[in-house]
Amino acid sequence: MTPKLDSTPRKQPKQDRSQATVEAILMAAAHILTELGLDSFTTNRVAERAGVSIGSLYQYFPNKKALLFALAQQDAEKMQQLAQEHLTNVEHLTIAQVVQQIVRAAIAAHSANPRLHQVLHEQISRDQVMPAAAESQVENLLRSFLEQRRDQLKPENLDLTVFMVSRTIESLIQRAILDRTPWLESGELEAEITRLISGYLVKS
Amino acid sequence: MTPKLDSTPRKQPKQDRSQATVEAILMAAAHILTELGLDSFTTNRVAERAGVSIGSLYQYFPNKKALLFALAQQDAEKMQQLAQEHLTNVEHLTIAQVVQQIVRAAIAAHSANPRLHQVLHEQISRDQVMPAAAESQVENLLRSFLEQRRDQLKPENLDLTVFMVSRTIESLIQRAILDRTPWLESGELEAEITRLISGYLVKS
DNA sequence: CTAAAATATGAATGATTACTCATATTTTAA
DNA sequence: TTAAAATATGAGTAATCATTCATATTTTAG
Repeated sequence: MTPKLDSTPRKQPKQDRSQATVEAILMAAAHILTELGLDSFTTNRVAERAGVSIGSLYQYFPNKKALLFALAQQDAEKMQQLAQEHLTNVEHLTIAQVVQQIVRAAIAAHSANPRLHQVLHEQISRDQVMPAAAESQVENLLRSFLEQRRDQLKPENLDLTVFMVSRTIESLIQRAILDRTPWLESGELEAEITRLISGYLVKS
Repeated sequence: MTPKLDSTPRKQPKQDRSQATVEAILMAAAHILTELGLDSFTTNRVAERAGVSIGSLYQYFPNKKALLFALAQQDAEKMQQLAQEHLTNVEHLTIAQVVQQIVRAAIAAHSANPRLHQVLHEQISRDQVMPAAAESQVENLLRSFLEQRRDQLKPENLDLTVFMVSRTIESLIQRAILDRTPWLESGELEAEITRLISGYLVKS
């Protein structure tokens, strides 16, 4: 008897019609979150933007939180996928080169929809119910890479290292994007983060 | 005719009595924000906790945002003060030693009331009206230190360097505190951040 | 002592919003 | 063809909350 979470989908859409409804709702939700912000994110507004009655929304999402949950899942999947792509066939590269790959991938991932990503992130840290899966998945990729190169690494504590690296990259990029710094476009940021992390990781 | 901000205090408390009221309100506000979170942060609840009528609250704060504004100002002052204390009489130290001082100060600053600090931080990035003064003040201290040691530094772009250093330290500490990692207590975090930043800054 | 100024009160207002439910329409499958 | 299942509708409900205002109490100053 697994107690179902509040945010469990209310019912599975079976027909094409309802599938389209769910997609429209999710798109509208993302749009309102990014364009109008969390304060304007009301279930009625989402339904309206989706061109769907408020009742229909509640057919598939038992409450507002479930909507955010669903968006977070989508976001996590995209992140995970991007990380995968950039972290395969990497055996022949130096650590510094791989770090550059990672930084580049992270910039790409965050550039896609930074505001949505940020809002979801804040909700995750507020709500225990949300999937921190997004990070932990990506962090697992990082961890396995670091394990493979363990002999070339300066830090001893692998968990701490994963924390330092992932958190540093994530926050620098996130902030740079939201602040619209020029260092993103110019490539300076990528270079500096790469140097910061490489110097920290590699045995001198 | 400077258009007054919404968050301008409604009236200045002149008597001791009203001074006490304002302080009680601010204390209650901080308490509710940290203990119950932003969702439970209602003006009526703050007034109740302060032992004051809702009307009195609105005598001194024209709206809810003004309350957050006032808290943010208090917080900024404390941060600024702590940074000052830890960054004086530093001329005879190496860069690595100073970085350690900074990291230690930052840990102390954030440990004081991490949740309050985080909530205010999030509001600042959401609202344009809020004082980003907190960071910029501390960043100025950092900038002037880096300027003094410019010849020993590897990075060329000072603004970018300030961004990298302040943002990295801030986010690593914030996250470590909120995640309750054991690396804080053990001192490992302080050592690792210091190494990360020092390696990045100092000419090899 | 007294009137004006400062301060405090809290019920009431109006607006917002998450969510429900009774009913209507559409699709499926037999 | 038809009944059941799936899907859609949106006015309505109840709760919450920021803010106001008319009134009451306290303090100050002359």
